[in-house]
Amino acid sequence: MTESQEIDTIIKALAHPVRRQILAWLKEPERWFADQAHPLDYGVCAGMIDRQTGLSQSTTSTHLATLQRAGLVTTQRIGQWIYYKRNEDRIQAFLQAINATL
Amino acid sequence: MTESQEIDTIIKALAHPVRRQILAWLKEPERWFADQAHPLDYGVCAGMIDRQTGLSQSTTSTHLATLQRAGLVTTQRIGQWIYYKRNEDRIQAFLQAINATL
DNA sequence: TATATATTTCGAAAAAATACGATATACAAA
DNA sequence: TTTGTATATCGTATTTTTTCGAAATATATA
Repeated sequence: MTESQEIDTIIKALAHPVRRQILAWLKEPERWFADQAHPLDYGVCAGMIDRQTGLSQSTTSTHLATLQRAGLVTTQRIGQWIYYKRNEDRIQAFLQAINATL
Repeated sequence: MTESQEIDTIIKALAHPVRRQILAWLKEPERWFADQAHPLDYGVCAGMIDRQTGLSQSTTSTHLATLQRAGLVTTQRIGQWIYYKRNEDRIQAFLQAINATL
């Protein structure tokens, strides 16, 4: 994927309020997901995010997949759970790119 | 419109390659629209942009309207022409906002 | 092994965005 | 006033995105 295609994928991923909201929540997991039964160091598990969005489980999963395809989040499976984290490096790289090109 | 709605409108406007391309062209009007019959200080007139995109006149006009609604470009009518310019202040403000929130 | 939980993937419906040609509007010039 | 040029808007078809419930997959536990 060329850089301009990557930017396209990222901007499209950001072009939905729910996905931006998820990224914002993941900036402060302890604030938004304090009741998670597992350590927040792992990330936030998909089910917690479902409940926060209020959308159906499958819809939220689709949004998470979009964020992941764009590289904006990383995942880690532990047992039956899949933990999501922001990919700060990638987010910073995107911000640099858009600052430079826009 | 709240700030977060404005960001939403702007990101959606940026979420199409043709619209980002138009903004890029407008950064260097003398390079991309050197053959415009009118002074480039006015901006670039819609017809020149049509020709550059290769899309139909009406489709390009719709893209320009989207950019304008987002505040990313300003327009100025002179006679029968409508000239488009980047709105640098607004673009910078958006970059600041997204750097701070993303 | 059977059952339960967490998550993704599938199939389909609904909503939003894109694109086009045709028409309308605005202005200029004959 | 008529004609021509530039641009926006309308009506509509197509494509893409969003959303959901149901089914599939993966793991854990009884």
